[in-house]
Amino acid sequence: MPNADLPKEYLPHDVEGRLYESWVARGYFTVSPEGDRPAYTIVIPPPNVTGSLHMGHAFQHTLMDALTRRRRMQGYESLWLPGMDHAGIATQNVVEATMRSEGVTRHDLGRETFVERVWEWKAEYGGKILGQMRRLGDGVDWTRERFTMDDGLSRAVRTIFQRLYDDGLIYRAERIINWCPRCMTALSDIEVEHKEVEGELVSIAYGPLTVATTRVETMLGDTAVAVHPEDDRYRDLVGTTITLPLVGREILVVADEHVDPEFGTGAVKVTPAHDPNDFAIAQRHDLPAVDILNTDATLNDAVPEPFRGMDRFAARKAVREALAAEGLIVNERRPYLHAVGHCQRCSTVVEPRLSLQWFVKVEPLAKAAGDAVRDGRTTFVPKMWEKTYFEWVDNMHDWCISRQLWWGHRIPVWYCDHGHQVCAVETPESCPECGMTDLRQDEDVLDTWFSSALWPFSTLGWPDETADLERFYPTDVLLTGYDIIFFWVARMMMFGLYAMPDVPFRTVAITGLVRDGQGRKMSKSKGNVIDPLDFMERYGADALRFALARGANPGSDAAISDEWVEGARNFCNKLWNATRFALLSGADASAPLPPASELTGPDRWILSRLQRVVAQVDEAYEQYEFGALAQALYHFAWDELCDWYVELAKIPIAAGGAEADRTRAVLGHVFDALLRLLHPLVPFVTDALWPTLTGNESVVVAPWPVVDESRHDAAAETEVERLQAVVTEVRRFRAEQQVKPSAKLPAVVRADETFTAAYGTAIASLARLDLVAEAGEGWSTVTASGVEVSFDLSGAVDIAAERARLAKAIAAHEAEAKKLSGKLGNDAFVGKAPPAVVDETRQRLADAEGELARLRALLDALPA
RNA sequence: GGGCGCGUAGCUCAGCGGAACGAGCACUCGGCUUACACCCGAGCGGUCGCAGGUUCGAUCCCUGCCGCGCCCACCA
Repeated sequence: MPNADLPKEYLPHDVEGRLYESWVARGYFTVSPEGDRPAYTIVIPPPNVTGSLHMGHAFQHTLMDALTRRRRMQGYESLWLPGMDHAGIATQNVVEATMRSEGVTRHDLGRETFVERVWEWKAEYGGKILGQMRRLGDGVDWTRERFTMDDGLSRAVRTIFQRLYDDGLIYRAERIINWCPRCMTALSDIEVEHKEVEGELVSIAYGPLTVATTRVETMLGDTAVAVHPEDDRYRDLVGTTITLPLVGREILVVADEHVDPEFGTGAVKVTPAHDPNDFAIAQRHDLPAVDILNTDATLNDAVPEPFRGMDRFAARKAVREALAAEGLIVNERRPYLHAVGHCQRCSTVVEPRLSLQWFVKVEPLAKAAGDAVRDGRTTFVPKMWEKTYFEWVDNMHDWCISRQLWWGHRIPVWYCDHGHQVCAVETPESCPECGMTDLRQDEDVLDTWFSSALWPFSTLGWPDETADLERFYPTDVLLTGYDIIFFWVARMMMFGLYAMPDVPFRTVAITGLVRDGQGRKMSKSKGNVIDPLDFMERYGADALRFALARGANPGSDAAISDEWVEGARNFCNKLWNATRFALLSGADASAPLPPASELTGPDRWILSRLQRVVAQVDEAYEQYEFGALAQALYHFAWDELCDWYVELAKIPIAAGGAEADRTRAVLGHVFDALLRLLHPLVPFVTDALWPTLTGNESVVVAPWPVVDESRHDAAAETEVERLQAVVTEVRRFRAEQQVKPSAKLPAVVRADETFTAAYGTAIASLARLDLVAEAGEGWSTVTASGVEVSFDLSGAVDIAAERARLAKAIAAHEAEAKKLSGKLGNDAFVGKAPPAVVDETRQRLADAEGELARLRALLDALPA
């Protein structure tokens, strides 16, 4: 017999840690490539080593955990693979910052020592989030934990690099790239955030021409002025030179299609080393490029005194003043709102800068990545996000992958003194071209996202042909935020399709952001960031998980607040106590479920409802409608099971006998199923209860409920709905008449005989009535769904209140009837609407009229 | 400059061509009913942003406004 000795309150802290460790110890989350169960795979979006659990993680982890737990229960070999990302710039910045407080820079240490320091740092502080994941209950396979800088994953990085290199899809070139003068590295386009900034558009006289710019200092690097070839105003000037102010350099006037003659003066200054368009113009016209910046964005020796060595912003001012002094500023101060690029990691204004970097030639890869979604090999949920994905994949520029950092995967290319370069997976002994042994490896490391792009297969052992890879690739779902579609999703698609025979994942489930209770984005500056650990501390992990799941609508943002988590906590407690009641009542989950013919209406009703919920939940899981499935379960558990069935079940159980046993079996069955259905969302409470209820080891490995069609019972559902309607009606009447809730009123229930026989007692019990043989003189009557209940208020009725109640009800029904008859009087409606809709409308009108007649009679019968 | 999304009860959000079934929270009233006061019962609360159009019928489709939010962007 189950042990029913449970505390009155669910105490999360007493069970969570213990349960989690037991799950891991029993190996529930550890998968095997052997066996013939179907595989289900999700790889975790690897959090940064520097990171700690925030609400977004808690949110996504809850959903991924629910998905994998459900599949596990369904009999899949369900793998949720955990791991972390080395997060190049982010981590290097963090470690450098800690060193700065000791007054040490990375250059003081040298490359090798610095990298060692980062590893040490990682060992000590990194991966805090992994411990927090245990707290949340994440059912990940810890035996398969990965890190992007692991030996295996690093080899995967070098391997794909080499393949791309050999295929001509990776190249090294001088291009305009985004340079962060603080991080002192190149950045890819998407690592640059554009922000609207108030600048000044300065117009400068260049001899006979006027040009404009917001970055005045760049004029020091100008090597031409461009005009449109068809522009008659300047036709004569093309091919001539003008003298660059302040610098004295003679610069050419060129004609180029890129120039819009309608815009501004129609003349553009050309700074090939600091503007991508200008660089393109320079290439077309074979113009020189003059780089005017040092790596820290001070001006270099290519510029004349006094600007040499100045910071770019100081120079901006100084150059403007110098030009003004020569009377070359054409316009008055003109404020100009424009988008300026900032470093995603440190918010420093980035500079476009000509630089020798490594690039991925993106076009063929992006094409394949787009096609895989276009032809449905991978689908997005919700579909809407595919547009965003296409927009990017179809308009992508080559990807700058080299970073002037020390923390990361070093570019697997070596150079010899003869100018040869060799790309290899393992460090080469000598130059294959000249045999020289003194090779130098490229100094740069790869963009962090380069290794992340391999994650779905590098974590499974690629480039080796491992059993895991065979079994678990392609992964089933990638669940991630929309903020990361470009950085990660698209690139995994590109590399996955390049390196593997199939897409990296079949479904991309896009989640929204987690916002605060007012729907505001959480941010440190607003001070509204809520720590998930704080919620877990106060309400338990399940409460947080359930609250998050309940707010999760595909692709849209979710709000979280104390109220939500508190509500979810209450739900967990409700579950606890309801199960406790079931146990106290002797619910028997192992007893065979009696055939429907032996069961009472309420028993058949709850079993029928259960089938519907199972179906609803399954459907919602397929659509990633977590909010809907959480809601369905909440409603079933609380509003149907607890508020009605449990109350109804008390009657036969109190009576005892064979019927009591049958009800106990139903009670056991329903709670067993409910706990299993809820387990993926709230793993702790359910596993704290389920073994006690069923005598089995753990709900983690319990089978997922399946719909039993034979338990659908429309008749029982209709009957119980009638019961609910009439009970509610009586309760409402009692409340309006201010009858004491504890008072048991003598009453008579009238309906068709089978219904009264089956439900009379139950109605009386739930509505607190005392059934008597016959109604007395002057008793009040309420009706709902064709069930009449008359009861004796012994003169306690407030006639005025009753009159008001009836008048109100009559008015409501009159309005309803009028509306419906108007609709039915409309030939167009009757003629064109589907017959079922018309019939339904007729029926509603008939009902309303019947009820109206009854109410009027009651009103007339009232004493004056 | 392009693209996307949102505006439904006091709040956060469901619903998206046939009665606004709306949900949670909040609020009001009444209750220690032997699982639970982290509870039970009853109730209040919405011209579904505005204006047109399509339709027998629109919160739901179309158009245009207004107000928010997000993403992308090499027009000086």
